[in-house]
Amino acid sequence: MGVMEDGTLASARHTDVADPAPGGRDTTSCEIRDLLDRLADKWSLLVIELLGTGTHRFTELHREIDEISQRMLTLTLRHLERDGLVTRTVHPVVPPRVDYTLTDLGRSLLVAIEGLVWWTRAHRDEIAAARSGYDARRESSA
Amino acid sequence: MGVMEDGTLASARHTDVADPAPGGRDTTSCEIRDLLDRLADKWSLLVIELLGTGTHRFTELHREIDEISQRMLTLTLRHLERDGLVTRTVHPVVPPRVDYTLTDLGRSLLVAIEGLVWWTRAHRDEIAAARSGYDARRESSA
DNA sequence: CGGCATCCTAAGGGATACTG
DNA sequence: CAGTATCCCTTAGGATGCCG
Repeated sequence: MGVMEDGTLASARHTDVADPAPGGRDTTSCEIRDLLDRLADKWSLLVIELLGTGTHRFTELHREIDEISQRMLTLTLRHLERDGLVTRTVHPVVPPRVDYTLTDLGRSLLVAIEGLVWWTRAHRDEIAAARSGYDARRESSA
Repeated sequence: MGVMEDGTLASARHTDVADPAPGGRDTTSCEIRDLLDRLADKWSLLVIELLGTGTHRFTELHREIDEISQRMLTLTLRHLERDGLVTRTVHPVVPPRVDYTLTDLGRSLLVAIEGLVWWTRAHRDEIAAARSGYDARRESSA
């Protein structure tokens, strides 16, 4: 979100001046919205996680994710670059070589993300169980 | 994303048996995908965060988010319920009263999420700066 | 190699109306 | 009150082709 199809970048489409009722809770909502708008797309976290390993060039990332389309990889990287999470370095050689690295900011985010990854890993089974339980209950009342 | 329009629930549409090259990294990718598929939609995190405060009934949640449509709130709650993150309690009274609460699993997730919220809060300014910097650079080369 | 630009579809999600 | 059902539009994002 933020990167437009035409290549321009939306600065602030959904009014940043929201929060008509300034209460602690509303502020948090706003922060979460920001967060989601930044990372809740299909690929950002994946790319960040990969770059956590170190510098990668475009094609490497593309190979390592490979379900991603070239277009979306580009878009995602631009997005992350804009937010100051990754650095894009173009080497003036032929054939061109472009490296992507996490910035300090990006690395700090990675730490927070790892928490969630850890959680997922730890509770994967519980979730699977909850799901099949739910589905079973639904099916029986069909 | 899991919840279909017709009310049924997709059990496993994007093949869960992926990971053709079993390496530590691919597994992580898979976990992140799971994670994203679960809460990277527009509202889940927001609802979880709200329920972190305690039990809420449907209308309360609707009022507190209020940009959300009734439809999406329902869908989101069903989704979270299915994953075992929230409990839905129907009180047999008229007018009906339905309470939503975080399960233990949900609360444990909340902790992980808070880490991200904290990160967002802490780095909000840096991101804003990075953005305007990026946009400015773009504009100057127009 | 590392991209844009274009086209096009499928999914997400809002608005509205109806119901127990 | 707490939903469901329907309609419809907007967006994400895949496929493909061209370019420095």
